[in-house]
Amino acid sequence: MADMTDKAGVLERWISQARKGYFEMLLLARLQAGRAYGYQIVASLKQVPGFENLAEGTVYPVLTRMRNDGLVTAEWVAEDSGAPRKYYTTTQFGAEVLAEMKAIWAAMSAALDAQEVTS
Amino acid sequence: MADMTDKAGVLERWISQARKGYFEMLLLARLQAGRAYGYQIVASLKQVPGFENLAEGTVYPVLTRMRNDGLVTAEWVAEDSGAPRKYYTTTQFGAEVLAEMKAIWAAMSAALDAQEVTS
DNA sequence: CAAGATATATAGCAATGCATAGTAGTTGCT
DNA sequence: AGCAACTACTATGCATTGCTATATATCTTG
Repeated sequence: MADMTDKAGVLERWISQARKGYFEMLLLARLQAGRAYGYQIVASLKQVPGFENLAEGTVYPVLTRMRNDGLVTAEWVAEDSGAPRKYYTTTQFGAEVLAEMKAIWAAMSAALDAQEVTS
Repeated sequence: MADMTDKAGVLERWISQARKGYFEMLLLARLQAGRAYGYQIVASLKQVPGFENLAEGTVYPVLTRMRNDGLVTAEWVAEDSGAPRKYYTTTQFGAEVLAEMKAIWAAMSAALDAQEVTS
């Protein structure tokens, strides 16, 4: 429960909300930069500020949903050494959706700045 | 139910998620630009792209929560004409929190762009 | 006075996502 | 053989949001 001046508490709750939506876009952007497998994605995105504690249980359901939506495809790849890995790749459709997401995100940022001036 | 290539459907669901968190920040930014009352805020934010259908039932609960968190204060003001209005103003604490929200938002945007390069 | 615009507020609902935690299998090292 | 690290995935529960609908009251206008 957030105290009246518990900045960390207020921000923490806000971040957990702000992450929604953003995370899917971030994940899509990560795959757009090059195919990757689940475990690698988790390790990679853990380095993004605010995602230090990213769990696999968060990533896999999103990957499944994105595959159902046709944003990405998955493909098993047998490696020279180690267990086979499931690589995810963005589809053409996924690339288009990502572009629109980014445009909307940019519009949101612009609307935010616009408030400052509009007295 | 989103079809495999139903771009509008996919984006719509994404936007409804991306709005979370963003809306609170937008509202705080609006009040930071100058005090306002609920009905006015609704009319004002309806002009922001993506919020054309913003409802009062969405705004008032958020204002109440923000007041409970100490981000804003509310004050009844008797008008020369018309019913009295309840004006909301950001507190010092609210201004600090808004600044941090914006910083986090900017960091998120930066992390998004960073993905493109990191192959 | 009646109708409509203005203004604030709450209750209930549907949808969603995230985190925790656990399952299961493989590979490599000692 | 045994253990740690790697890899993929699922289930459940919690918390939250935003919308719809509703209630209430005042003011303005015809």
